[in-house]
Amino acid sequence: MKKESKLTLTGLARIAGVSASTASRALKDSPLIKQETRDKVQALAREHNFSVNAAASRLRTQKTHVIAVILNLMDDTEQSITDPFLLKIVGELNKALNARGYELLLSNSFMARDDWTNYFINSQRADGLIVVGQGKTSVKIDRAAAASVPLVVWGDPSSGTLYPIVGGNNRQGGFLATQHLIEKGCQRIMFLGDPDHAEMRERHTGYVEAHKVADLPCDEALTLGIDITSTAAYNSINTWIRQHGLNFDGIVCSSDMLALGALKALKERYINIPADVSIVGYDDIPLAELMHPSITTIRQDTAQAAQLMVAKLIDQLNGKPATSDYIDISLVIRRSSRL
Amino acid sequence: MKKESKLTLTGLARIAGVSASTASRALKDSPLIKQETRDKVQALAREHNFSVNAAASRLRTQKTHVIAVILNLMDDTEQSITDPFLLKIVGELNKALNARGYELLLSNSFMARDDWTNYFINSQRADGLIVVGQGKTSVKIDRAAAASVPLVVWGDPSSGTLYPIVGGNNRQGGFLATQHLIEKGCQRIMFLGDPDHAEMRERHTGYVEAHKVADLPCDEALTLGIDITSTAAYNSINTWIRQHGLNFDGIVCSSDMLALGALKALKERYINIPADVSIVGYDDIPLAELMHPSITTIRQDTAQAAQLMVAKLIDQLNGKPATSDYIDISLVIRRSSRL
DNA sequence: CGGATAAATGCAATCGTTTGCAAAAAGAGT
DNA sequence: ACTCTTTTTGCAAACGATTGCATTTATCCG
Repeated sequence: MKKESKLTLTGLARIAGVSASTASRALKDSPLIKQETRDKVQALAREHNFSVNAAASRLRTQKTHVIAVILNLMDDTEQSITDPFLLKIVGELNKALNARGYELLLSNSFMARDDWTNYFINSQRADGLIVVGQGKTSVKIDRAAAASVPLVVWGDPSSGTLYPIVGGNNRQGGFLATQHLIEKGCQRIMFLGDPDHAEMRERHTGYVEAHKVADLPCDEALTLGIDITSTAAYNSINTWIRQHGLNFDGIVCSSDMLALGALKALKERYINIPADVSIVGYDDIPLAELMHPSITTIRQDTAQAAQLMVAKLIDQLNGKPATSDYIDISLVIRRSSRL
Repeated sequence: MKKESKLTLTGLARIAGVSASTASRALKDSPLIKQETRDKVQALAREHNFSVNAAASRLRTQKTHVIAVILNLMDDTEQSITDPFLLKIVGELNKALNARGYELLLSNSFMARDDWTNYFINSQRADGLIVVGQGKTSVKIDRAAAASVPLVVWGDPSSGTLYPIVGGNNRQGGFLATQHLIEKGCQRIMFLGDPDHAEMRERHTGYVEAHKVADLPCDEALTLGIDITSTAAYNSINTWIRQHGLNFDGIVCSSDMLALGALKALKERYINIPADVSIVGYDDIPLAELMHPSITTIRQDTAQAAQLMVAKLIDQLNGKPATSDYIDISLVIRRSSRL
């Protein structure tokens, strides 16, 4: 049994007794080829473990069937790689892409420093981009969009942009979360989040609106602009209480990770949740349910999100335009806001 | 400003006034080319946003500079995609790969159903594989290794295999965790984990050994073979207590996720941790510290792991053999085991 | 200054598939 | 049997970068 150098399409064609072109067409079930021939070639391909050379195919067809997924985080910190929610989205994207015959090239925007168009598209590394997170600045995304790169972003769909954004209705989410706390009787509700992020900003707007609707004064000071990490939340709650005492009775967190940090800070001080302070998170990561108490949160349907993003991207690859869209969100009430 | 179809190497060469071959060499700083020419070509490349066509380059060089990372989970459930630890590893792998000029193709073993060699290597989609998780059966890995595919696995290095495995010393980890609890005075220590997984099995062996060393009887019944999900842990603790009452005073969990589930079950029953029951987890995911009480755990250095795996893989790509290796682990003592 | 060596560049083949178009084979109709 | 279609197949030219080898240009030295 000698080492067969590597089976190429031409080789397969030879052992099938047909030409390379016929073999190529047979493999993709082209109606140009007689059924019998197709079967024969495909059988031989399976038998000899043949599979098309992707590099050659891509070169010839000018399509890669690869989508680059970019985790668009703070450029410096790698905060988000620890956020289960974003990772969940990546996982779902992988599934959704594979289901449609695409592969996922994972990128953390280190290789492709700033010129995504160049690095991914011009170089024919990928056919399109999915950017997870709008980031604080959208300049990179804008540049890519300006170069008319097929592109979809996870973020806040209400931002008016050149490119389609998929995300929950963050304003509504913030509203629901806050309204829920108000209905539970909270009077002074804190907001934790980073106003530099479009999504968080919208959630905050919803938070303010809920106060307005309920005719409840909304103390500006209770809005804490912090990084979206659990440690930031933990620290800022601690600092706040040290400085002002416990002068709030509810917290709207713009992510579950923040809720976890806040929860820890409160529990360490033996503040009862939800009796003294009620908490609402955002995202519904698996941990939310596992905490003690379990955390009330705004669920975002990540599977739906991924499918939608992929669909919109493929539309663009086919020349159809795509628009921003909302995915479903819902309030999941758990122990952290219910006695 | 007319739409320039797409800048190719030949095009760049033309505007630089050199031949394609010279341009090619100039771009990769070949000493064959005069410094002056190199500079000129590189400058023009930057200026015109040129980047080499990866498909063509791969076809010609027979190298992709892509590594496929396969999350090797239970084929049916998608349990692991929710495990922060594995995702952390993927994130670190991405960094480590990029740092060495490789890209990461993420795969959940849906596309490449069973024939990895074929799908990734023969098709020239990737140069090598990194498999995260040994899974319950190693048949797929074995097959790939048998086909001498460059390959590294995250798992238990003590398994004698054809391919290099990187991982912590799980037996030692299990030992340390158990020893710690014994030193704290625990008498009846439960073990939570899935014996079908090589890693977990080793941890369990360490757990047994620690008992032996301390001359403490080790009740077989206290070993609960369960799926490594937090819900499984939660449920099995609940069931156990319902059936046997609280007849244990410590738990060694073979992952932090299990610890979270166990913790929740215990707290719901107002069992004091660590006074009544001490808990040790495994992995040191970020949440471990955030819990209340924070969770004592065995830390595995994921960054080191990723670098090691990548290094071993690249060695193989260069024809050098690579062997299994341990990464550092350490016991991180937190509240869940300390009064 | 001429010939020899060294440095710099260019030629042309190659990687493996795909696809428009031409050619061959098979069927149809008279 | 002999055109005329229709099916099937094969030819050959791309796709764009890389690289061994040949060729040109510059440098050196007696």
